[in-house]
Amino acid sequence: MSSLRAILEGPVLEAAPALLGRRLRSRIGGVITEVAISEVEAYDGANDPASHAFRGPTPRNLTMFGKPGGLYVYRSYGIHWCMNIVVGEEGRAAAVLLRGGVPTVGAEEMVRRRGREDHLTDGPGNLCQALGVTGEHDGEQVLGRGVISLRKGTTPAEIERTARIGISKATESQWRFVAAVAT
DNA sequence: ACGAGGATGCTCT
DNA sequence: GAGCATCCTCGTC
Repeated sequence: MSSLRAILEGPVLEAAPALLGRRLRSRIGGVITEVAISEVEAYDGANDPASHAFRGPTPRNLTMFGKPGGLYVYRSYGIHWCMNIVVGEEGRAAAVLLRGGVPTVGAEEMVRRRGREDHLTDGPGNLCQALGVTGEHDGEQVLGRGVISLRKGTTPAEIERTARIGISKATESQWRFVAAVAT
């Protein structure tokens, strides 16, 4: 079993499925919430027309060009926040979009933040809201014990691979990975 | 269960 | 000015 750091330093198509089952924890305002990651997508920088980094660095996507383990948070449709974990060598701008999880710690707080009791952490926007992740966390480092931290978990038995959701370019690439994960 | 449509504001052309 | 890596509500089946 590779270390989290080794996974994040490797190829994005290997890192994405390897993140399934691992935990993502936030500690915001002293409150801890955590999920087991169940749904991700790979984006491969300049090699991927669907990536925000396809046309090179801009103020928005700058975090993607940094070190692996960086948290790239962007605003989606003017309303929601979505987060990625930067993967691969610095400057490549590959990243894994976190699209869903299963609550493991702090479900009550997630209910409060979401304003409802169901669909707490399914979908990238909902996941960020449940964990309290916003644009101010863009650039945080998830390797280590910061505000947002990636942790070990249980490797899922089976992983489903499909096309990515909600994109109009590179729709043929099967770069979405989904699994039933243990809590 | 599933699909259509609107909200909403930033980013880049 | 167009186009979003989305989500919710309400309609229909």
